[in-house]
Amino acid sequence: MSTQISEATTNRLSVYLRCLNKLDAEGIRTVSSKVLADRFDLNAPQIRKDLAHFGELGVRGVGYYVKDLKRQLRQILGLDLHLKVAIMGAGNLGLALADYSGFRLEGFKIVALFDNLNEKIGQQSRAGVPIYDIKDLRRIAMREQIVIAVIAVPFSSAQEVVDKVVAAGIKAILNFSPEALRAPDKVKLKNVDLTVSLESLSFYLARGMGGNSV
Amino acid sequence: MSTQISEATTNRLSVYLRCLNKLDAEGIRTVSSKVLADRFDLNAPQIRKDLAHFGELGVRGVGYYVKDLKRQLRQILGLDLHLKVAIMGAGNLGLALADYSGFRLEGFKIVALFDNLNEKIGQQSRAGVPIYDIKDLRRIAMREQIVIAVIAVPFSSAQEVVDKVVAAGIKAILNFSPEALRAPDKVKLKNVDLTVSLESLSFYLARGMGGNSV
DNA sequence: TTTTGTGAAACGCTTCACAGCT
DNA sequence: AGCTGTGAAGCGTTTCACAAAA
Repeated sequence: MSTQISEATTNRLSVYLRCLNKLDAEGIRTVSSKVLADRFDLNAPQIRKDLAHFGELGVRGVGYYVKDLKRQLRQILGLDLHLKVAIMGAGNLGLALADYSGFRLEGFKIVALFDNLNEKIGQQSRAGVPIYDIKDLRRIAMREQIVIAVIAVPFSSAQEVVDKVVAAGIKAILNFSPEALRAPDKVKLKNVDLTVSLESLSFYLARGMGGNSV
Repeated sequence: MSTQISEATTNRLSVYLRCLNKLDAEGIRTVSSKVLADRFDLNAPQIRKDLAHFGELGVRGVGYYVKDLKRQLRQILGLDLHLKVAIMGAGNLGLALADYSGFRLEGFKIVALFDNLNEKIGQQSRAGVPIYDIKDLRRIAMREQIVIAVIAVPFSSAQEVVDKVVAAGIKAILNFSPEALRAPDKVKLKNVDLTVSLESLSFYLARGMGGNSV
C-alpha cells in the first residue's frame, strides 16, 4: 500500500473495471483471476498483483465478488467523486469530445467548453455543454469545481492554454495536442498524441512486423 | 538491429522527429544528444541508445546533422510511404479526426470516412474527405490502398467494424473506442482510450498525488 | 480443493561510464 | 577536446511458484 502505483497498473485497473461491468451486466456473481484473464485476454497473476496493492479484495478458493470488486475499483479510481471536466477548445475535436457517447464517462461530468472566438462563446454543444470565454476560465473553474482540463486546441496555442489552466487551479490535464507541454509537477499531465500513435503504427507497417498490443 | 524495437522507443522516435522539425525550422544545423535533451526535456543517453538501433546516425565529436537525422527518422518511421488512412465512423469524433489540423499528419493521408447511415453516405467532411458506405470498405480500401483504419464508432459496434476492417485487408488499427477489441496477430492494434486516460488522472487526483508524466 | 496473495526469479528497459571515432 | 555508440550495472515491472486461507 505504501509503494507508488505505476501508470501501467492504474490503466489496467480501468480495464478491469470495464470487464467487471460486462460480467455484472450478464449477471455473473463471482469471477476468478483465471476466468477474467481467459475471457478478456488478460494476465491472471498480474490481475492479482495489481489488486493486492489495495488490500485483500478477493476470497481464497472463490475468486472475486463481481459487484464488490466493481465498487472497490470505482472507489480506488475516484469515480465516486464525480469529477468535473472542462474541454479547452470548442473546435471540431473539442465539440466531438464533449458529446461523444461512445466514451463511457461513468464518474465524470463534462461541464464546460472554453474558446476565445466571440461567435462561439454563449453557444453550446449539441448535447448542451455551454461554451464560455476562456477569459472566464478561472471564475468558472472555481464555480463549477472543475479539476480536469482536456486540451483540444491547435498546437500553436496549447502551451498558452495550459498555463491558463494551471493558473486557474486545475489539477489534471489530458492533452490531445501534438506538443510537448510543460506544467508544474503538482499538476498531473497525460498526453494522447495521434501523431505519435499513427507514426508508431507506420513504423511497424514499414518494418513488415505483425503483433497485437495496447 | 536484430532486436525488437519497443513501443516506448518508437513513440520516442516520433517525439525526436518533432523536435528536429523545430530545430530545422530555426535553421539549426547540428545538435548533440545533450542539447536536444536539455532543450526538450529528454534524456541524452536514451536518445543515443534509441538512435543507435538504426545504425551510426551521428558523428562523434559533432553530434547529429539535423536535416540528415530528420530524413532518417522519417524513413525509419515509414513516413515516406505516405500511408493512406481511413476513419471508420462519420460521427462527431470521426469527422473531427478527419479534419483536425492540430494533428501534424505529415506522412499520412486521410482518404476516406466510412459510415452506415444513408444520409451521410455520399457527403464529405468540411475539409473534403468523402464518406463512403461501410459496405464498400473492401473495394475502396483496395482501390485507395488504405493500410490504417481509425475506429471512431460507438463502442457497441466497434468489434463488428474491426472485423470488417480486418476482412478488408487493412493491416493496422488505431482504436478510439473504449472497448477491448480483438484482431488477429498479424494486424497491429493500438488503443487510445479516453476513459482509461481520464480514470488514470482521476486515480491520481483521488490519492492527492502530484507528478508529471507522459 | 480451489484460488488468492506474495516473496523470489526473470525479464526488459533505462541509466551509466567509458572506449572509440572525428 | 568533444560527442557518439555500447557493454555493463541498476532498476522497475512482470512472471512464476507456492504458502496460506476458505
